[in-house]
Amino acid sequence: MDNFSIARIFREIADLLELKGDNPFKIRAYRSAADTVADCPDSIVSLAPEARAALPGFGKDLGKKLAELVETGELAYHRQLLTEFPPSILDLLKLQGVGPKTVALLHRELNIGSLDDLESAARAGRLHAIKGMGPKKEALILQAIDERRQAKGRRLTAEAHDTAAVLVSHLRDLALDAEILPVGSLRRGCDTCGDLDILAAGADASLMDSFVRYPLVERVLGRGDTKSSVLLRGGFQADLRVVPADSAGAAMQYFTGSKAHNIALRDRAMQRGYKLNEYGLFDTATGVAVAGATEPGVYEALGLPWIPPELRENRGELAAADARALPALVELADIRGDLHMHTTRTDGRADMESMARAARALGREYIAITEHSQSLAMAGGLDEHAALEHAAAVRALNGRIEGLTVLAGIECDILPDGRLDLAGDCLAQLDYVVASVHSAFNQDETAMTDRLLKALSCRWVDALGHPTGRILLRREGYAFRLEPVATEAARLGAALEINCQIDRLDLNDVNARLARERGARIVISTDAHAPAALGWMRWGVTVARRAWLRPDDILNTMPLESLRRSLRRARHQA
DNA sequence: GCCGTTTTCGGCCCGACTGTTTTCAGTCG
Repeated sequence: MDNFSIARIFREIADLLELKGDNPFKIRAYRSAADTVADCPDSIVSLAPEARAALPGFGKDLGKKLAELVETGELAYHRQLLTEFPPSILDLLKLQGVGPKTVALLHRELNIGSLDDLESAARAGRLHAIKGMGPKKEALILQAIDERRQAKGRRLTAEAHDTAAVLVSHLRDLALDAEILPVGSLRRGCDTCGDLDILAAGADASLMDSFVRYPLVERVLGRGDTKSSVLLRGGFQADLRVVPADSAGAAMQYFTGSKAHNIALRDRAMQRGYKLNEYGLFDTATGVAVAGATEPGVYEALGLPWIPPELRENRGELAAADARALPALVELADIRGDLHMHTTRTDGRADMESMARAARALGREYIAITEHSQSLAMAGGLDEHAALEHAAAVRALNGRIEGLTVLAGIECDILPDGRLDLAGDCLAQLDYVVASVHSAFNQDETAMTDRLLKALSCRWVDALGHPTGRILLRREGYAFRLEPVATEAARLGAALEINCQIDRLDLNDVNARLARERGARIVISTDAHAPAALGWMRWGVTVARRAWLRPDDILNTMPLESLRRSLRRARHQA
């Protein structure tokens, strides 16, 4: 049973308990358990029982339930709750403006148990017969069903970033003295965003009018003096919060989240006799503001250094900050090279020289051109002969672009049995080899783990490309155990990639952190197929920061000569 | 249901907006 399925069951229990109106803190315990499982980089099933029992947020009861799930693949408590409601009722909770109380009411009064039930009842005008429901609510529910049906939801962060940038710049033009910035999951650098949170500190209330009249607004979900929500064209929700200028720091902290980080921080405030909200940090006894104008000021008043937004997930950052042990995170400016990209020789859209010049313009000191290998026929992958020709062509480019060294590389397929797609004596003649899985994704966990371990055992492999194979919002990664793969990569001196393609970001934050903890080096690579995509390096760096990585953890922060020595050394060790 | 340098019991984050209310419950973040 995979972590995702275990987490889903805990989430469903939380939803069902909410419908029953159960204790909110019990519900929170199940939600937090689900998050812990989903974020756990190791397969829960493979953990020793003691390690499972030590997971944060798992006490006696949840520990027993987790053990039952691991041992039997089922949970009696979950099954029993599902007898009280039809499973399809959980879909109703995802509707905008519909929460557990409403769903429970609809089920009790009208026996509504699915989206279809709800829609026909609303269309027949049966909803506003219930006490507490009026015609407006009925209309809103119909609208929410309609929007839900159009499958709208999370966006890639890189896309959300672009949407936010235009909106923020529009608002800044209208409120020149205000501090306006995106907060929420976008500021934390999560890989996808459910909505856009924008903060305006010190802005006039009239900014709200401009916000709800923004040309790309499709529907206004709510409008107040300090908070408004709109649905942008295309179905993406944006929220604007306005606070006084002297609350700017507290509001930035509050609205950046994450929720778990904020709850933990607030707990710390409470223990010290303070109350923390979006307007400031206040002495509980006197009500006097202690901090709030700046974000570092809020953390400082709580006895902490400022914590970078990427770390605010309640994954140990508060303890590390308290111990003055936060890592000095890698920055985009630390990146010297880009070791994974394609050109028109295979499936890229620009030639070698265009890619090289674009990389140089971004400040890169070295790049590797890593074309596909033969088994990726669709992309025009190279066989041994073509790979050597490619290497010669790449090296001929050196000296033509001031300040840039071009390495001859290959992205070599890992065949289903773990062998590499090109012969060893060919790979040996290239400067850099990234090995990737592009086929047979459906192998079971053991087979895929063995496959990756076998690929690593080839002494010419310098890195594993997009190690989990996930595509954001489209497919989960293939099943395999990262822990032994990372441990073996560390032993052999091979790197694991953070692939910067905006719908991959693979490894993700949790996995990259685990890989580093197991001693593996990380390489951040764009896998660019066009010059513009070389700029996606920033998204990979964001993932690395969320993984707590420092410049020394990253292969391509090294100067070229150190990199060469490091690769060579890695090969001699193998 | 979890958790403990106040605690093995009694806490557990907090405020804004909407609709149907005549003082507030539900939802959201």
